[in-house]
Amino acid sequence: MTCSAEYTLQLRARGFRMTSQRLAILHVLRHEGTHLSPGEIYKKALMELPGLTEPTVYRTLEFLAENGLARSSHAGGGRLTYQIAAADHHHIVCRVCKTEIEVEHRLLSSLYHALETASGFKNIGSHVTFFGVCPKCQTN
Amino acid sequence: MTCSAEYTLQLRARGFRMTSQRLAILHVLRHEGTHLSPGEIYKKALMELPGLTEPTVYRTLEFLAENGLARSSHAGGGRLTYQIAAADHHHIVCRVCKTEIEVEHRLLSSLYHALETASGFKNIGSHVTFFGVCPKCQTN
DNA sequence: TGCCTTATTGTAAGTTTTTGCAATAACAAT
DNA sequence: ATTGTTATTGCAAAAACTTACAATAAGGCA
Ligand SMILES: [Mn+2]
Ligand SMILES: [Mn+2]
Ligand SMILES: [Zn+2]
Ligand SMILES: [Zn+2]
Repeated sequence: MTCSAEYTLQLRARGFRMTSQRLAILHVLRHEGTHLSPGEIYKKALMELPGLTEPTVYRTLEFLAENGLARSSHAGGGRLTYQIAAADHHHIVCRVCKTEIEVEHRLLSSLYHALETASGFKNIGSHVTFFGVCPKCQTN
Repeated sequence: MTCSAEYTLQLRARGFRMTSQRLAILHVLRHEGTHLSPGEIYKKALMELPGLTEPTVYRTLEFLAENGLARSSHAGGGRLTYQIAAADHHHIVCRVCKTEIEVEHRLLSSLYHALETASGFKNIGSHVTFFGVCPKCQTN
């Protein structure tokens, strides 16, 4: 089964519909892999699907994130970016030089458990961005 | 010494200037205590300082956050909110009902240590927003 | 006090993101 | 295949946020 058929079934199971707009955006996210801004996603998806509009891109990205097919992050500054949902991970961004690294969720999972125990919340999600000072900028 | 004089000295020490705009915004943040959007802050500060403009509010909030006098967060949805800098803390927001609780930084200090050891980054900052499902929504 | 440097602000315009609503199209049922 | 229901989209406008640059004013110094 193709991966787009997978996505379609996942949405149908929740009572949602697959559309050409959602497929085009998912295709862009899968193809790029990295975090992308809504504007970048719009430009790329527009080439696959002429007539696609910006409000649809914004709504679709939020929808995909809510339904676990995409992840959103505030990596850079205040602006949201999106990427396809894959292995659980987090980010650390250097406050000085803006370098960004990924951290596997596995490294923090026991501490997430502690957080869940202490707070009573369950199913606390990954893909958090932390800010710190990178090794290179510590020496300068 | 008044707290505004404290703020003034903190800025001067870094080569920055205290202005009526910064004082008005700091006063609003101190008075409210909670997270506020730039628009809310603008409306309140405008009453204290007629003539204040929105671009100044956005720039000032970013400036105050960079210099440790305010904290920014993405608590709600995609939008940034700000609050006065005080005790280190984090937030957990319920994905279902949007209820938000505060978590003392102390609870996460071992997570932060693990993160600093694993990544090599130092001085990783607090005030992170986690998303999960609150106790009440777990039962429903 | 009065001047000088330059950090900071206001203005005006641009860009990004959101919203309400009518038109469209997915897909379940016939 | 045709139809009906309604989730989803496009459109148009509004709201939120950013930018470039000239005007202003904070605060160091004579
Ligand atoms: Mn990521
Ligand atoms: Mn907070
Ligand atoms: Zn760095
Ligand atoms: Zn809840």
